[in-house]
Amino acid sequence: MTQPVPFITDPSKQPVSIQALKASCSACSMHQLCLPMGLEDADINRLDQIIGRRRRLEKDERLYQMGEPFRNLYAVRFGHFKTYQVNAAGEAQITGFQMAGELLGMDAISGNHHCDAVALEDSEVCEIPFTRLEELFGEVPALLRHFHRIMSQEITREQNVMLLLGNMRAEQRFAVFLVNLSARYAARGYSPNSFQLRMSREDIGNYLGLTIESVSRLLSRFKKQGWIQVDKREVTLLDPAKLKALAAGTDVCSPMA
Amino acid sequence: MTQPVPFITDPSKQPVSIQALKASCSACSMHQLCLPMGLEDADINRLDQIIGRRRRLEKDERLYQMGEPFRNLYAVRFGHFKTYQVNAAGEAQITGFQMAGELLGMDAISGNHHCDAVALEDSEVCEIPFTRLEELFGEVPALLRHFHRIMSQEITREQNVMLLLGNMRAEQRFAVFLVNLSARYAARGYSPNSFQLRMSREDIGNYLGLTIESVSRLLSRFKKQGWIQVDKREVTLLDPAKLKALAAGTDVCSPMA
DNA sequence: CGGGCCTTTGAACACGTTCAACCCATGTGG
DNA sequence: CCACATGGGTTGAACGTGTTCAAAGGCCCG
Repeated sequence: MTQPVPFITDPSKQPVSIQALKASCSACSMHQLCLPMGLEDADINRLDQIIGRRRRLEKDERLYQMGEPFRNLYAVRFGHFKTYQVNAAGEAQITGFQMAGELLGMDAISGNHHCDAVALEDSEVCEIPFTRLEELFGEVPALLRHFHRIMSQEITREQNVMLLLGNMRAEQRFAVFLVNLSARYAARGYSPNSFQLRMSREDIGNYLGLTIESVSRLLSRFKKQGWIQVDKREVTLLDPAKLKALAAGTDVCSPMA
Repeated sequence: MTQPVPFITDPSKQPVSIQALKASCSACSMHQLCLPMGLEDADINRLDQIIGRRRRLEKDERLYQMGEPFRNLYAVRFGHFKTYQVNAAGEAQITGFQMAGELLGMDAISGNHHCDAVALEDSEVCEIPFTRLEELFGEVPALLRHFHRIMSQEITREQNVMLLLGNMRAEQRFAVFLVNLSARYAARGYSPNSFQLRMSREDIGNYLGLTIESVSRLLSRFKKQGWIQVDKREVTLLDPAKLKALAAGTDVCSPMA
């Protein structure tokens, strides 16, 4: 199983000190994917100065909650999160799963949080005080530009989920889900074809607009077709090309039967 | 019928000149909702300096297209737009309907456009060159802060659509749709209970993840229940409270029958 | 070994779709 | 002026995908 590599301080540049207890972007394995992406070393250091404490969360612990005032963005260091929205009637919708290097809390900049974020496993985040980040925007234009790209990409990601929920049949939704996870693990240097589902069947179903039973049936059927291998939460993609074709909708979508 | 009021130049402050041919935020009836919201007069003027030409589009004309390089954001002056995404298989999903004072193109900041924007009727937008806007961010922090709020709200809006598409039955989706339009027209000074649907039944259905037939049946049923009045695209909400309850999910959702 | 939770599987059901016909307003050409 | 075509919308009936309800299986942890 591929666990995200733990944070390692580089002792040559970061002698044991107060600073070492905080996050260090330059030493973080995710800095090529995360907020500091593309920044010069000097600017990364300035970003390091404002990063708040790291915060550990255990499985099922909540990072923030709907209605809470907005103070920080969070960058996932390791572990996985889910974010979900709840409406007046108590119906919940998972709006995304976040992994290392991804940013949490962008929906809250308007004032307070509009969804909950919960750790799917023992995880760690970097706290990024937003007012200090705003100050830094004025001094490091590259950072601001990249921040805008990240928010923009989040908008696009959500539009893709809308496409999934509005237009795709169960089989295609599930293929999209698997292919998307695969690509994100690949971008982090993990195997694209073998990974662990960090979320429960219920979470998957909720995210995809399906019931837990449907998810279970889809897993069984994909397995029977020889497209994947499943053992509990461990998944192996046996026919990634087929799955990509299903996800793209270029391959026909057979009924659930 | 309530048509958005056309733009009126204040001749005392804006003598006929080159400047008058461009958009003027301070004179625009939407400036309390749009990008300049909350800015001081002096800062609004600075924003005015960078706004590009106004651009008129007729019904069904396209403002931008997937894949095009990103140059401008667009603020709707009057009229209505739809944005939609198309995937590899040609399936389309309308991701939103935009009206006066709303911003278009935020999904494109990452590099190029990820969806198409099309006018639903004769409309006009202000072109906002993004590189110039970025320059202004450094000088007008309030503008930057408000821009972040707008992007954040867009993320939240989309999360609400995900909730709608993932968890709600047809009746509730449709109630949410009507109540949402109602609120947005109210915020613009129009009647909250009587307005014209600027989009076709097909567009509504696509947006809500339903077929055109289902939309038609929902309209008929809501009419029969006495909740609304419908004549072609003209809609009147007769029982807004009931519709809000349906939308919130606090009221039960009867089957389509 | 027992209890609880998550998952799987089966069977009946229902919501919304699909297919089809029809309506109605508008526009066009003979 | 009427005949006809066109596109958007409505309505009906049959169908099917995914849900709901129910029961059983498997795993973890006490």
